[in-house]
Amino acid sequence: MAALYGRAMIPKDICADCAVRDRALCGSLDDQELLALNAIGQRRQIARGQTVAWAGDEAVICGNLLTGVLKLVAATADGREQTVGLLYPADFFGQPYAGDVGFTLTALTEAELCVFPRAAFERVLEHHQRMERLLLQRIFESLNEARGRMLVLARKSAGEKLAGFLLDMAARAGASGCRASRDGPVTFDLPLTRGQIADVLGMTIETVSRQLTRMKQSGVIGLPGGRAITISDREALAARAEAA
Amino acid sequence: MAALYGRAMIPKDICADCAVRDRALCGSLDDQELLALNAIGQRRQIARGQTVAWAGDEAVICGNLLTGVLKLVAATADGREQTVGLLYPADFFGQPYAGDVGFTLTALTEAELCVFPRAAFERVLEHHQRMERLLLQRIFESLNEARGRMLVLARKSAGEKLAGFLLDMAARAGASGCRASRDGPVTFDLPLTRGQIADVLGMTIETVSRQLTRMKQSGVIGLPGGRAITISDREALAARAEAA
DNA sequence: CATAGTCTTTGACCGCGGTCAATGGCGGCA
DNA sequence: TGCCGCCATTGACCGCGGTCAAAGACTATG
Repeated sequence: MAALYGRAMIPKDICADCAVRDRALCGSLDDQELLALNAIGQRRQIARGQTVAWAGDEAVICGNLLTGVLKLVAATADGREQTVGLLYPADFFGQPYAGDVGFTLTALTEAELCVFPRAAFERVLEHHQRMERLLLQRIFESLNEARGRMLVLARKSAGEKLAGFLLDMAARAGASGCRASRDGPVTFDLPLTRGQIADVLGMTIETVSRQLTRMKQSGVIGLPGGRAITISDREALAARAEAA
Repeated sequence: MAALYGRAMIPKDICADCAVRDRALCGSLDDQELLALNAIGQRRQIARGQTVAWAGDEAVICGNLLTGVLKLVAATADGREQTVGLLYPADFFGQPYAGDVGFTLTALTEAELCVFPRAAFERVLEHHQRMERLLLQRIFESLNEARGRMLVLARKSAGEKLAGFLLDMAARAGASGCRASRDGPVTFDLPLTRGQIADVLGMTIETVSRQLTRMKQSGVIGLPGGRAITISDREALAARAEAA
């Protein structure tokens, strides 16, 4: 296990002040059941760019993402990379009942995790069928999302991919901090660099940049600077996400 | 629900002569537990090209594939299609706890299904945690496979895609009917047309055909005619699956 | 404030693979 | 047996997006 962890903090009741208490898997547990999780869980602080688990290593942990954004990366033998998943707060990571880590898990931003030893977490699952069912539903959702993105990666043009991506990011940014989103211009910061966006969409950094410039010139979006994005014309952006 | 079904056959104990008895999810049940499934299961014969469930429809069934090959298809609003999964005998299909069908499920060959009403199957899952856990593990595997194919679709060249695909198909054909596979030439029939292969790999029918011709001219494979494929040089094929 | 490193933008070029089109092969069916 | 329809192959063309290269913007650091 080549992963590096930050220092662990184990307060008496780590769930009490959990940022995702009601949205994460654990939300299915009552206060008493949470104690069992408390006993095996640890919080970990992860720096931007740091890798939590490497593909191929033994799968020793799983857990919930509390804050920040993580990416799951697949790579070819000769180094080509594809981001196959993005994780946001309250998302579960890791694979119970698995031998090896399937995909490298890396922090795109500074992040905070709630980590469980995999074996211990499996034992908890066995005694909390409700949580296991919730996990099953989540994995089904992840599977549907992955399959949907197969369509995007294989069949959509660069412009369509990027338009769809920006709408996704806007929706996610809007979910927390909804600023009068009724069709007025919306501005938010992307948590990804151009290169990271390219990795997600199966493109190159140059194509991402060129497509953004084109959208800006069309007045569909604005680029105030830094990682900021302004969606000026949501309708037009949605049209571009579906246009042939 | 626009799906069409063949006539149902309900013998006294449909599991007794099940072709995938020990490999399917049900393999986790003992004989007594199987009776519960027997009560709600039906066999259905599906013709080549027939669709079992349409994306967007209410998810009313799930089950196991007994014989044949099915495909899961995602499509854009303007008709572009991508096959996001192939199902083989003993594979589970459908999504317990889901409202709608996520992806259109269609038969590539004549096929035989073991079908359960979704609601009834959920009730069985609730009383057989072992089976639910087995399902969880399968869905995790499907998720890993889907993510692996995201890498292929987004980052691999046409030649790499096709070489990898042929190796997959050879392994699957070899699994049942292993004909002295120790590096000698292997011949088998693809269950897919060129167009269907193109749908799976995110290419066009013409590119599939051209790449196959090129491999044939290089002596890596042979094309005896029809859907038959001969793998003459497995080493070379594996190299092409990874070459930049 | 100076500097170094990373991220971004933009241009020039080109090759892979998609599109359009025509021909060839094979099987099903009357 | 001959016809018809589907599938596969091959060629000509070209455009999207990748590659290579250089310059500009932003951020962190001493």
